[in-house]
This record gives sequence, C-alpha cells and structure tokens, in this order.
Amino acid sequence: MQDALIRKLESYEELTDADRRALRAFVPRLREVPARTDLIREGDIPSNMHLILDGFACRYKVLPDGQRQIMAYFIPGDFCDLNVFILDQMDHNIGTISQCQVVEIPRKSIDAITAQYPTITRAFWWCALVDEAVLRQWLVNMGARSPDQRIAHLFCELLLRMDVVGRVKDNSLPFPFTQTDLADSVGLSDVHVSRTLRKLRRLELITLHRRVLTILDAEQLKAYCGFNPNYLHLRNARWSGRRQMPWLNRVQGE
Amino acid sequence: MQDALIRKLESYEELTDADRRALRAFVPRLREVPARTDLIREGDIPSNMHLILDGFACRYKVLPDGQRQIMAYFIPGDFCDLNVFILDQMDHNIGTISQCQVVEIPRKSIDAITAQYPTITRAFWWCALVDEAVLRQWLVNMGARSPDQRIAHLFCELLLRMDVVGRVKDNSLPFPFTQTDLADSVGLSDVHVSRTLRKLRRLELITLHRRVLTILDAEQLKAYCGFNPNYLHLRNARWSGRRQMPWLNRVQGE
DNA sequence: CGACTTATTGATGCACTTCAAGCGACGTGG
DNA sequence: CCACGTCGCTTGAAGTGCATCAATAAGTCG
Repeated sequence: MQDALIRKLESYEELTDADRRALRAFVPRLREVPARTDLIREGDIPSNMHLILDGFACRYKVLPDGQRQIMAYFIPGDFCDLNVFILDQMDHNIGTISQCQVVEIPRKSIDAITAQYPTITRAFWWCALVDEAVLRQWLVNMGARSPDQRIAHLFCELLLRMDVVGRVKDNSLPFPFTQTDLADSVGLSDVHVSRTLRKLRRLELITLHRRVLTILDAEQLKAYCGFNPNYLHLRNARWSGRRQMPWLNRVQGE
Repeated sequence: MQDALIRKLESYEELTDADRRALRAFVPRLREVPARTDLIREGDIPSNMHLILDGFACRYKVLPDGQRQIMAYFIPGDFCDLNVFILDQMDHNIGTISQCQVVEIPRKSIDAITAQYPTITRAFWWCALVDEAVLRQWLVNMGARSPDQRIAHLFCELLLRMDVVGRVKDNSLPFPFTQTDLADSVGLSDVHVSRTLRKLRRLELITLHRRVLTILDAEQLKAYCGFNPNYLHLRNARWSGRRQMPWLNRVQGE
C-alpha cells in the first residue's frame, strides 16, 4: 500500500530490505479524506505529518481579497509537510483535491525511524529539497513562460512524478483538478486556461477528458515548453550533463 | 563580522555564548567577490557552501530563450545553499548583485559544527525552511498580486529581513538592484517596474534614489500590499495570532 | 570629459481579464 | 424516470493592463 512512497524514495536512494520493512511499519493511522477538505490550515500548530498514499492534494494560500494561490500539488507518495516540526506554525493551508488516503504520522515515529535508518533520513531530506526545487520551477514557470508553456510544463512534471510512483498507464493519468485549480496554480484566469487547453488539444499534444489526462506525445510536449527534468533530481535522470545556456554573468576568476 | 549571521539565527533560536563562539570560529576563507559575478552555476557539483557576510546576491535561472527569473535575494547573514550537500548537482545559479563578502564553508566544517551544537543545527534547518517559506511567498506574489503590490511586498520583506541583521538606518537600506533585476524577480517588464515605482513614489510610500531605498511609511506600505510577516517565522513576530480568512474548504470533521 | 549603463516617458498593439450567456454532465429529490 | 439545480467547461464580446519598441535623459565609471 505504501509502495508509492517506497518507489519514490528509491528513485533517490538505494534502499535495503530493512529500510523497506521499516517504512511499511508505519501505517498507524490510515484515513480516507473526502475531496476538497483541508488537512491543515494557516495558523495551526501541527502535531503530526501527512503522507498521501492515494489521491491528490495541494498546498495553497488565500489572500484577504479571496484570491487563492496554489503552490504545490501532492501526489501519492508525497509528504505534505516534512518540515512542519521545525517551524512553529503553518503559514499556509494543505487541502485535498480528490478523495485521498492519508496517513498521519506522529512526530515520534519520524524521530524514531530517522534515528535508526540513516538512508531513509537522507531520502526524507532529499524529498524536502526536491519539493523546494519544484517550487522554484513553479516560480520560473509563472515569471518567465507563456501561458501555454506553463500548462505544458506542469503536465510534463506531473507525468514524470506520477510515473515514478507507477501511476501512469498508456501515457494517461488521473487528473481531478478543475480548470480553476489550474488557473490558481499558474496565475491565469480560468477562462484563459480553457482556451490554452484547447490550443494544446489542437496541437495534438494532450487529451483531457473526464478527469483523465493523456499525453499524446511526451517528447513533443517537453520540447514545446523546454522541459528539463534535472530539478526533480531523480537518480536515473537522463539529462545529467550540463546544459549550454546564454549565461549573463561571469564566473569567479574568469 | 559575522554578526549578521548571529543576529539572524538569534531571531530564530536563543543562542549560548558557546554557540556564538563556534559560529565566529568559521571564517576560514573570506573572499571579496565583485558585483555581477556567479558563485555557482547550474550543473555544478558544489564542494562548499556560501555565506554572505556583506552585500547582496541572488538565486536565478536562465531559460533557453534568455529569459532570466530571479528566485531569491540573499542579504548579509544568508546561506546561499544550505541544502547543497544533499542533492547532487545545482539546478540553478547563484550570483552576486553588488560586491559581496562571501565565506566559503567546506562541508566538513558544517558537519563538525552540526555534530556538536544541536541548537545551531536547529537554527540552520530553520534558515532553510524560512527560505522555502519566502519562496512560497514570492510565488503568491507573482500569481495573485497586482504589480504595485508585488513591488511593495518585496520592499516590506526586504525591510524586515534587513532590519533583523541590523542593516536598516532611518528606514533606509542599501538597494543595489537595478529595475531590470526587480523586473526579473516579480515577472514584469523593466519599463513597467519603472512606472510602478513612480506610482509608489507619488503615493509617498517610498523613495528610491542612488541605490538607497527609503520606506517613508512602513505601516502604510504594509497595509497597501497586505503584508503579513508570519511566513518569516521570526521569534518575536507580532502577528502570531491566527488570521481570519474566507476559507474555501471544509476542515476534516466539520 | 566621453562611453556606457540605467532610468524615464510616450506611443502602439495585443494578450489577457472580466463579464455574460449557453451547454453538458452529474446528482438529488419528487 | 424526468425535472431541476449545481458545477465545470466553453465561447463570445468588450475593455484594459502590460509588453514592446523607441527615443531621450540621467546617472555612473573609466
């Protein structure tokens, strides 16, 4: 059941059988959470951590004027808030998109497992840092890419992340996000998201129907938005080489 | 000389004299780095960490088409890349804005100090998590705020962060960023940044002249952009209370 | 002082937002 | 089973906010 988590961690670090057993041991409180439900809210002082085993959730903020900004998508195998024990209180919300299977892990369990299994600890930190790298990529997305490239990039990322946890079949994946969710993720209006999706469909890059997203031509879609998966820091990434780019700055000593 | 770092850490955790001595001990390699110079580049496999003692630097990416996106500003007392030893290779660049005093800290020193001083370790992680929270706030900024609010919010953040490390005098702080830098940070054109600054000047909220930024009325500026410093997670923050907001979702169990 | 970078201002155009109406899918209750 | 309401998606029309281009002015550094 936690295979999503284990698969994800294995894309970062090589795990031993003991590691895997230890991970399987913590299913203490599995819960079904309905769609569109908050797991934690801004201001809360959290007492345990959430792990998504199935379904989709997101990290978001709401501004005083009602504007919502989604800052991350959580898919099976993702920790929502690894960091949560260090900082004092939540500065944002975490809520489900679809119905989810969520494990609540008390702080003690985390402390116990990290004390005993250094590889798992490393993999956990790796997760946290990859989450941050994804966040940076989202910022680049909004600041520097055109609307169609933004959406395309988001789809590329989701395809790859879902593939890592074995949730992609025939280039298709469940996609419970509404167009308004998408709009609040990439900083566009929902109307414009609709038009953008039409464009991507016209180009025969994707299909999105009845909450299933199909990537018709992954290579072309990646080329379309300049997708470079290096920021996901997967072990067996292809693009490990350094990219040539028109650097603006000198390097020290040049 | 590292007082910036110590002051910053003390805004998160209470440090002992021993902690402070340990921090002062690592000035191994202080370097003057000229303005507009990269410290690390995408693809590099870094061997040591950078700490800014004086000056300004930033984290950025450059897309194939030459578009630059700045993702973070570093001010005195900031670590540029605390995380760097865990992930394999850099997925972005770090470069100076102004001339900087930079300390390069070898991995070993970090390992040594964290092994011995748990409070410092905690404070280091705190730093990393606050950096991530700032990043989230930047995403909200770009996705959900108007251009003038974006700039105003950025200024509020900078004012507070600079104040923590004792770099604000008479509501003024050094501001070596060009308008193009600002534009690449908030996702606008440089022309529009210029017009936006004019507006903020007209409203008598700020003054920006000869690389010095003055906040004429901090409270009004905060109100103007809805600034809430909770995401900086400072110990003596005022707004520790929970905010009322028009939540969209139910909470579990409601 | 002269060369170069940075900032300002105006003019033009279009990409995106907003507003509004229609439509299909879905669920609920009569 | 159909009527109805809701929600999400689509499409059109209109307005505008921001980008782009371009030329001048101000500031900075050799």
